[in-house]
Amino acid sequence: MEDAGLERLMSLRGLRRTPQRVAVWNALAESPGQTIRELAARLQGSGIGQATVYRAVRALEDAGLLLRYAAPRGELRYAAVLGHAHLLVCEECGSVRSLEQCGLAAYEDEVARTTDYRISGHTLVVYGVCPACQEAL
Amino acid sequence: MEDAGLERLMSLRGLRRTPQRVAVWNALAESPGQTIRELAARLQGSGIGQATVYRAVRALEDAGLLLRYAAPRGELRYAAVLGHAHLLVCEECGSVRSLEQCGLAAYEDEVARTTDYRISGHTLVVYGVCPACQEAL
DNA sequence: CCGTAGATGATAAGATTTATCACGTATGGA
DNA sequence: TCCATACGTGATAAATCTTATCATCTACGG
Repeated sequence: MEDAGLERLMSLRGLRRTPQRVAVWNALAESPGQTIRELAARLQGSGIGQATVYRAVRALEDAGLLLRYAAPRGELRYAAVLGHAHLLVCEECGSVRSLEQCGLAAYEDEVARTTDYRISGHTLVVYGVCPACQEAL
Repeated sequence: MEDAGLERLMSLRGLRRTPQRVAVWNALAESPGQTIRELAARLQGSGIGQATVYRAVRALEDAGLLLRYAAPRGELRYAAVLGHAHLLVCEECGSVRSLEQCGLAAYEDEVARTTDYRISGHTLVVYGVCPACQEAL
């Protein structure tokens, strides 16, 4: 697993590498696109308290190790990432995968030029229908 | 105001143009980047019930007339839009403006080609520091 | 191997969101 | 224009979700 990268990034950001935080990240790496309460329910079986899940998600997200996005039905969902990434969400089955490629540097430059903002980053979520769901339709 | 466009789009999507929904949209057009409870508090003075605010936001968003995005601190915030737009959020003062230009068609094509997803849309939020806050720093 | 700052678990407290239901009204057709 | 009705609203209760508290535990640097 890429735990090596995770561990390095956690210490880089000053986060203690606790079993609970690793479990939260792993759960979101295996099943991206969960809500916090789904995560909490799933991890309670491992003896992890729900308050800890909330805190771990907050900490990991602040460290840039989780991506949060606004899903349909007004939900906040999360996915594990190791660096900058975009999300590709299937509107039919709800599955999520991350896109490593990021072609937005030029766009950011253009925005910076036209708005005089100092750009620090962005979040992109692309919606569509995955191949499997296209077949099923 | 662009209520003409709003009214047209509401009927196009099968939404009744009630004063409450118009008030919600107008409040988010005047002050983009509010949470639902901020909206509800603000509109309660106009005699609009909080349940109605929740319902109106949901309806307007489903109709594509509001943009929802995941703000720092785990909050869901909203901004009024009339068509497709991106958001530019200032991380210092929290102000939000919309970007009309969208240079992501080529990127969507590339994602569609490499993933075999049928792409239907995207949400982009750009973070940075606005000119006023840059001065203040 | 120790000391300590920081993390966890359990539960209580607080806040947010939804459900319910009687009443009101926007909208299409006569 | 006026009516009928399907849809929306307001008030409040109920359900959910999130955070705070505090005693205990532990990851990590020395």
